[in-house]
Amino acid sequence: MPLKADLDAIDWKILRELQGDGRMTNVELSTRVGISAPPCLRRVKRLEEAGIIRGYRALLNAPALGLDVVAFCLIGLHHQADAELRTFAERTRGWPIVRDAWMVSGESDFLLHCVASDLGAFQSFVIEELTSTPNVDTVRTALTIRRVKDEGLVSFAQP
Amino acid sequence: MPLKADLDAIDWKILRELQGDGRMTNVELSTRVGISAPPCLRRVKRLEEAGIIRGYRALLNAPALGLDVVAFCLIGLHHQADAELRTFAERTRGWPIVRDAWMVSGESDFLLHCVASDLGAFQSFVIEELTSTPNVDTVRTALTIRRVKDEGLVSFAQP
DNA sequence: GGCAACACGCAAGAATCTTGCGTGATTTTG
DNA sequence: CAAAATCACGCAAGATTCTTGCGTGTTGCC
Repeated sequence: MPLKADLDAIDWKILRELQGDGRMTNVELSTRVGISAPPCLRRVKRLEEAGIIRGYRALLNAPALGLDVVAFCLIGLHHQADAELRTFAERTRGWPIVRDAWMVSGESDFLLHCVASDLGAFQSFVIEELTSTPNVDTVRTALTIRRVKDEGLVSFAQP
Repeated sequence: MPLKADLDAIDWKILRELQGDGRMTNVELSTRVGISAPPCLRRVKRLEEAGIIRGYRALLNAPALGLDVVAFCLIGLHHQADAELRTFAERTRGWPIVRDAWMVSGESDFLLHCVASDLGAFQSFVIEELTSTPNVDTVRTALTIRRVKDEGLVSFAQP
């Protein structure tokens, strides 16, 4: 199971390319990184098995699917004991509107990335679900106007 | 160019499956959605050409790559005229630490999703880059403790 | 009732994936 | 220092998948 230290320049190129286009064929990938197809495929599989590549995902166009509202919610809880943090985290998994959620430190305890069909749906989620959840203290929302940058998760100033 | 209204149940299944595993072979996908491979591939291509599938991306394991800090920054500007918003948006694209950025409404003007190798790198980004950028008024940061939910962008209570 | 439009499934050729194997380079070991 | 071991590469071939063209059945609309 290779770690960061075991990755060479070709591995980094593979990661960069697959982050840019996760459905690229292996032959295309192999020519881009400068080796032949078989060792390239072996490297990709090793990266997958090591958990460095966590998976692949299609990126969907939310507005085209009738999902016009993307928003972030910052949640502060009254009590931050471990059990209560876990309880709230579990609850986020049951809300389909919440796509990603993070436990954070700072002024808030959780940050929720939400997608809804329209403003009404988002507002009723905030009022009927979020603020009425036990132990929820503060809810601050930030409606997104537009996405300004959209790279992958990981940057590559690395070797 | 099909819109939401033109999608049937099979299209929604395709989107769900590819959001779960963007590198699935077309024959696997076709059996999962219950049609044969050729029409399935035609549907996927139509979804891509319509812009409903925006692309595919490998998901990487940031900690395994030596990127231990994931954080969000909420930025408030002094002046929010269109030109100034564009200027700041452009600037986010030049910062490798910033992976996604959104223009938002609410208490802040921008929300930045950042990934850094360690706390020091993130702190010097905040101090030397962010707060010293002209027109930046407030910077609130939220360091992530752990990811609590990680679905794709789009939910599927849809048909 | 007939016609056009559409999507499906089959089939075949092209491309890709996948595995085994031999070679050469680097590292480890005696 | 030399021999052996390890490793990753590239080639080649069989299996799988992709991709296209075509015929058929269904649906909707004259």
